[in-house]
Amino acid sequence: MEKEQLQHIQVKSDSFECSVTTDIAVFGYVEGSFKILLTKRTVGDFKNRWLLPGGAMEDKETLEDCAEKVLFALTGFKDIHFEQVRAYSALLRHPIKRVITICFYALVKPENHPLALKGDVEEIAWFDMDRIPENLGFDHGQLLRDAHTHMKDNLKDKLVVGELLPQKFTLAELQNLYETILGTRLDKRNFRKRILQMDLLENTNEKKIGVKGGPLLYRYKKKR
Amino acid sequence: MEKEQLQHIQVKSDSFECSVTTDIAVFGYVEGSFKILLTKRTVGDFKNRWLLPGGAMEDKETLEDCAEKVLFALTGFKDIHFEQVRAYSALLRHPIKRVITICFYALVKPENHPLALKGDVEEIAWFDMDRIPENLGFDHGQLLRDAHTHMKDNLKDKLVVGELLPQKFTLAELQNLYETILGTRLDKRNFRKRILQMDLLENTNEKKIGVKGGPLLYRYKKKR
DNA sequence: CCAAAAGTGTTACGATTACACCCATGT
DNA sequence: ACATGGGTGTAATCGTAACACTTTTGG
Repeated sequence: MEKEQLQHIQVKSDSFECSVTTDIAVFGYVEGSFKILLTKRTVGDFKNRWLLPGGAMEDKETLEDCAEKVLFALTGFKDIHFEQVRAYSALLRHPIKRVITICFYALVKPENHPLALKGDVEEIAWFDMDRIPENLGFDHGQLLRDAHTHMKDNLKDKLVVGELLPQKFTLAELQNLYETILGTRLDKRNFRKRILQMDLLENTNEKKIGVKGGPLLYRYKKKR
Repeated sequence: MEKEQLQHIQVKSDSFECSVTTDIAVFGYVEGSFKILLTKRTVGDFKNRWLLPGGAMEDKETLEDCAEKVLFALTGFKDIHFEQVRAYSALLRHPIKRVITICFYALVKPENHPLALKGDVEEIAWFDMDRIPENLGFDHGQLLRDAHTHMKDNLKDKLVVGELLPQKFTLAELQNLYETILGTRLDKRNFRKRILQMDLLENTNEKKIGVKGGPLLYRYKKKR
């Protein structure tokens, strides 16, 4: 008689409850090289493997809140822009218990965030994107690959650069960032045309001092 | 002293556990019109609102398993192709308890799947995509919009058409499907060029009978 | 005043769009 | 036989990519 539990079980209270975590691919952009933040921790099955930073979602927080919390704990930085990548739920992705994770990515400037060992973190370090350690713990190798392609796509057609640049920046700085992240060389004139056509930046009419040529500074337009 | 619970709480067992559901935007393609499957159920806060079909994830199943299970329960169809859209975790998205949901979409042919009322489903029906009821329950209006744009993107550059076509189909049938889903009219010659260039289809050298002109049948190439 | 970086326009190319007729088959 | 839908190529257009010199500023 109680065979009717197939739809809309959302409302039932006897349903299975599951640990939920977020894992974050924190990409770092350092003048010409592109990095990923990894940690090793002191406990658990993947003690000796590098991992994406991650943490459990708690009672009164959204996944985004959780990602923020984790990232703040590690880097001390707030108000970072996150993008959701996707959810992972393979049964054995965690060796001990059932855990699903939602992967996010963020873009930061490492120089702004001295790393500190906190909590059960034993080591934390930036790795060059083309020298990523093999065999990340859990399924984090997969998460990282997915986050990376997702991030590149977003960059190309949505100009999502997170907090990688100061509020006012030159087009050359922006182009540099693109080239580093995409790993390609771009034509200066075509790049400027393309970016300015998107109509997302505005000229501040200020010049950046201390650099030859006196480049103009741009900023993001206020959103309407 | 126990302040160090910020990272890698995945391994802790005292962490918060959360109800997890999947909701599925099941899009239906019926010769020239494009539909979405919605249900009303007999219980709960959103008794009188239309909802995407959804259900709770259980102990020994992945999110994908769960989506399959739910869809099977509703339509009796198996081996449908799913695509993940994203996760939703707003604190008050469910009025009674904390529930996060992962949204998927699927593409089916309604004609293959007579609808039946099962479980706590009171009504189930296909709605024309341009006559969607207002005020879906929970945040399902949002999920549906997101799933729809996601699905159109996938269609355009990945040729993801799920199980909407028979194994062997004519290019006209495929074009028809595109036009219905994207809501635009396409040029026959350009369409054929574009599709065949993708190099995902192969000619079976059979002709479809019963239709004038004797169109060739195509099928998906074996994946390499 | 010299070196370094900023800034700017035009042409060439490839990709996409528009467009019309003949052929095969079912009735 | 005729009506319906299948199948095919070319020219025009648009967006993207290639390319080099002058101007500004710091040292």
